[in-house]
Amino acid sequence: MRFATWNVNSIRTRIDLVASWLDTHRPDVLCLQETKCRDEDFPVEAIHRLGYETVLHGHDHWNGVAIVSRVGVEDVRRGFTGPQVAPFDEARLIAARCGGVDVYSAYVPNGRALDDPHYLYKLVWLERLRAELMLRGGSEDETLVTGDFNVAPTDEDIYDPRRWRRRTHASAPERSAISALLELGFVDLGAEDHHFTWWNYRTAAERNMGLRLDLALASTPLSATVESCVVDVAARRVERPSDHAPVLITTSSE
DNA sequence: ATGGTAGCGCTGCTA
Repeated sequence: MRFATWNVNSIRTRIDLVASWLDTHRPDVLCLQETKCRDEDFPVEAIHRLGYETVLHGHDHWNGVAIVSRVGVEDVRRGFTGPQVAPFDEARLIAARCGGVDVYSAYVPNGRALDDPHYLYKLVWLERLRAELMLRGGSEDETLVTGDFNVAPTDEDIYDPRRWRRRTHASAPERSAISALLELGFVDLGAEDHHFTWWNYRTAAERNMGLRLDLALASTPLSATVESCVVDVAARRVERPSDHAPVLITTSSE
């Protein structure tokens, strides 16, 4: 099977790009983040025409996540289990069973700055994700947790670590939160290659000033079947690209 | 230390 994750930075702006990318690569499942639209405004037709189903979790024009699948979508969960209390009711998490694999599409809060309340929100959000995965017992199942984690797990995941020392995405507590997810029994599939997945629009992306923020965490049983995990940088060599590149995961299972 | 771009929806917020 093939899975993908992509922060598209507005699905309405990027729908033609996403549809042609789906048509070219034909993954079984594509997880989307930052769709930035209400569910009724999501351009599902172009995706359905290609033989995919969509399950959406959007709210206004912020955040927004989705799962696109051609191997079925069952047991759909939107947000965290339990009461939807602000700000944890933001549209940042959707999960579903696709072709026998439990798939999560996550958009972790940015954090903004180390002294911003949003940074604490980010840490607590990651802890809630850990609780969600732990209570679900997903690590013993075939589970894939993908998305934009807004954390560069190591200094090797940053073009210039010194520059990011006092910023979010690279702080020790954020990295600990990612480690805590892995300790549940997940493997960070991009951890060996450290290929970047995000480039700031405001700086020279052509000089590869990027970060690895989009992760694919595979449960131990699923990770045993993984053949490759690659970043498709070609998807950014278009007019008006997303600031993120899609990540493609291939497993040996049918 | 700062500024640079993009998207949304309407003027500033978020990233």
